[in-house]
Amino acid sequence: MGPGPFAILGPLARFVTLPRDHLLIDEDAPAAAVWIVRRGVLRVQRYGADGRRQIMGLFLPGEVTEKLSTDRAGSCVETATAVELCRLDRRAFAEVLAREPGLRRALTQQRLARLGRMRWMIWALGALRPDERICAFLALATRFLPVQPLPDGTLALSVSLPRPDIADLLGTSAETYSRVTHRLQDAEVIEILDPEHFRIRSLDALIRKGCAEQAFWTLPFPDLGGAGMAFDTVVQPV
Amino acid sequence: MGPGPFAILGPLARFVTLPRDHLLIDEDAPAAAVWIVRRGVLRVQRYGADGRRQIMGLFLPGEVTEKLSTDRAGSCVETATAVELCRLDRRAFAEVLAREPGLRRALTQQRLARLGRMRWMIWALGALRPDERICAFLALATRFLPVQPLPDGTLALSVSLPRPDIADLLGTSAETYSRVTHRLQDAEVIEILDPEHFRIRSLDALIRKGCAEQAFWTLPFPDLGGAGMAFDTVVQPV
DNA sequence: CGCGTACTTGACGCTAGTCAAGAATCGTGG
DNA sequence: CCACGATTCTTGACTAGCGTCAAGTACGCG
Repeated sequence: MGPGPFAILGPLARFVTLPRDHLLIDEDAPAAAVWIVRRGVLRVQRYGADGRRQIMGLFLPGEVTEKLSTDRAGSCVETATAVELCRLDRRAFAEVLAREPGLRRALTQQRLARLGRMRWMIWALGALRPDERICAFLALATRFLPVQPLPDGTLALSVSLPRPDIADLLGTSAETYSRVTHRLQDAEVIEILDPEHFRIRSLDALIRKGCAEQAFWTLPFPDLGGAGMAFDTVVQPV
Repeated sequence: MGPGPFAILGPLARFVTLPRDHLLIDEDAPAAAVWIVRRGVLRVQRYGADGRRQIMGLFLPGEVTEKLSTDRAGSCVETATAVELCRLDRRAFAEVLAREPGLRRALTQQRLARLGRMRWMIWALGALRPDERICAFLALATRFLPVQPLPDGTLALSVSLPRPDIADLLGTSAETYSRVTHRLQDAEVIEILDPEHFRIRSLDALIRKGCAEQAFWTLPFPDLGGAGMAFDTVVQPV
């Protein structure tokens, strides 16, 4: 994250690392703690009436977990990747919040950002087909997941979310995600370095296919303070 | 409509009857007139980027045409059935509106109702499959289209909208609508008296299949003041 | 009585989900 | 250091749903 508005929480914070698929905030518990994401991704999920899991949104690095009032009951927050978090007592957080107008402002900003993304998801779910949603997701991912410019000018994108999570986020299946990415590779739009890493050969094509012109430029995402950090071990040797 | 809040407009009103598929309010003209629906149905439509028509909502008997600010540009209002309307000069309407708080209240009520229905449509379009949407539509239609109780206790429903309009409203095709209604007849949920008239044998089954429990009871529709009037010529002889 | 319109029905193809069987990768223990 | 198992991703086969096209059928109107 670098020194952002949350740096002031330093003395109060307790740092934690957790593996993925770890339950953070339960369905209906009022959540005794507040978590700040430093690294990795959290997912907000619930199970639909048909037993199918829906991922309703993500918490990205720099963001603070919060139950929005728009989240219907029955949703919980889990880690979607290995994460590095910062735990704050709910009460302590509320106190700092009351003292620091800058923090309150930043938090409001975040809420707005999450609502914006949620609105886009709802639209995309209704208006786009699965393959288009996947294209849009990859395009937008360059704005909120770690990227690294490659020597040839193209972009390396690190999608560390597991397949089933991406599928449930986009309302499709892991198989379809796999098929579509490989089809995109055949069309020379992307290149699959390994299951989690793609070289984006034509961001434009992704944006076009995903009808994401608008969204790409206007959707609010947290700053990628430590952009590229996920590449330390993986893409460097390329 | 019977004597509702709009009766006071009597002296200003000019009554008109129009055939169906008649353009009432053009895409971007500021609309010099306001129309009150007395009988029949108007449709708000626009053409999507792919050339496919979408019907975004209906104006039902008792309602006043208005461009909601949420209607994106490019939408127009046409008659979906033969209609009986009441035309009012925009200016005259505005003046009466300013004088009559009751009218303003009624209008606000209507806007709320239309927004509610639109929200439901958006949800249904995203969450339900075509056949489920058709079931929900038939169930809800008993709340806003002419119905008549039959001697045996079941309900006769008059759906005077043409097939393509229903299809474009529900985001499906006329063929699918036809197939689904006939399938419902085989399942003894409804009985098709003629293409526009159905006997509802199990409203419950329709509501269940359309996941419309909630919507059926809470969605706001205008009062069916003249319920049954469309049956004068058709169902009476049964 | 014939024509036009609206609805129905059948045939066909595409999309995408599900199931199941491979392939690749990683971590663990011998 | 290698082998084994567990996990994750990929791939193929199959199927349901639904849209489209086209050919029928019914009905009303001149």
